[in-house]
Amino acid sequence: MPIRVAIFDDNKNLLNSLFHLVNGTPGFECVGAFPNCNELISDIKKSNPDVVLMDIEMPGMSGIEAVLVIKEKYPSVKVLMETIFEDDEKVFATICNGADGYILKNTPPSEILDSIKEVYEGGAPMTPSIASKVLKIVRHKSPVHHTNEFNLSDREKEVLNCLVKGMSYKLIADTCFISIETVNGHIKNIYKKLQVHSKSEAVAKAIKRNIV
Amino acid sequence: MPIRVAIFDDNKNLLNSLFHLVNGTPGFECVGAFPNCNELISDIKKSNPDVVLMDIEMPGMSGIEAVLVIKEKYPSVKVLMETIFEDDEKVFATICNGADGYILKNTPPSEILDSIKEVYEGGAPMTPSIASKVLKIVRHKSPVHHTNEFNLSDREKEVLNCLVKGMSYKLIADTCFISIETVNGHIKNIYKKLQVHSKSEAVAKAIKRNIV
DNA sequence: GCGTCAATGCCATAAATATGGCTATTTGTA
DNA sequence: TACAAATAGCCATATTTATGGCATTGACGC
Repeated sequence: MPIRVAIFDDNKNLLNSLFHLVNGTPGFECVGAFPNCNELISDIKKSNPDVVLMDIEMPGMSGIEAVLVIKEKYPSVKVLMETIFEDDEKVFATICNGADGYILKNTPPSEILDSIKEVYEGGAPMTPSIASKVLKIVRHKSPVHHTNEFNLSDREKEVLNCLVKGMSYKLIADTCFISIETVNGHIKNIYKKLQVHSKSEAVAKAIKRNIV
Repeated sequence: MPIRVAIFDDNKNLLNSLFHLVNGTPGFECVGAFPNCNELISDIKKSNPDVVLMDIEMPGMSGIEAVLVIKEKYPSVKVLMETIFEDDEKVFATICNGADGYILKNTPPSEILDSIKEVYEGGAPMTPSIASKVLKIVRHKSPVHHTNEFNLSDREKEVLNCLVKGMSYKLIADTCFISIETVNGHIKNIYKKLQVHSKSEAVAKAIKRNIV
């Protein structure tokens, strides 16, 4: 059974080329070619695609919004984004909205077909430069775990975790089954090790340094 | 000029195969093949590679730690990870530590060479299943910003941000050029809106709900 | 066996925080 | 214009925290 592909692109020429590329290749079938997302949901419903090839830059509803709408209504439909720009923020927003793959428009036809196939099979095809950006985003969003850069003992880590949850001394004491004075003692040591002087500073540092 | 590749893998057979694969291909040169990371830095220094092909699972220093060490000392060296497992946490940790690419061990030889080339050229080659995981991680790590689910005023958001940084009332007052009493007033309102009763609770909630 | 350290606990006190109540100015809007 | 909301401010007080010092117990290493 061929892979059912729906294409959204406001460039009529490109839309046409893609239509013929997909339809002219065994194993692929273009079930819809649309110049905008004005009738997005009904277009998807009628054409019933496995994969949507979506241009990011479109008048009216952009591809970024469109992918969100599609994924909300039809989460099993794979969405492969196509763009001419590789703007960090756009890449990020698009991925968060649920795009399954991300290729540049200058990608050669054979690789476009490969990408459609890959996304259909559960992969996440990305142009190399996009893939690099994505890794950069991952790193940026979540710094390294220096789990023990401050040499906290197990109990201290446990108490620190309680602090991060916003708990008071008394609540921590009850949770850990120790006296409030002991909690106080542990917190003294935590403060010394983290070089801070208040709960909220400790919480802030714990989160920033990913100790939690 | 060929791409200089150093290989780290505790499986001697595989290490040997990779060595011959790389060395036997025009455009590539294997400048080092090491069975562990015990002499990591000096190995890198001596062999001076463009790309390091690093096995994740190794006795002693694991590939996950190794990539961190390499990237700290030699940030321009590209590191391509090789693994048999595709464990979410490992993938994530490895990328955070600075890996530039991530392929599975069952990748065919020609694609390994392609990946080395791609990583050398600044791309981020990933096995399809890994790429999917990475997108999932991006989505998971960056939930939607509910910036105003609590209806905080601008000033309140500003003060809340100060709290998240671990600042005391006095410091906030100085930073925002208002009196300590006013800070106190804003914090009262923040607590009411967030439904909390302490700084650390507010900080915890602000971070959890992505208000910051 | 001795020293170190994590974990537990108590006391005391100064400082910071939480909470209520109350006032005033400005700004945008019904 | 009148009202709501944001901003800024003061006073008072009960709680909570931060910090010091000090003691006991059990593990672990030497």
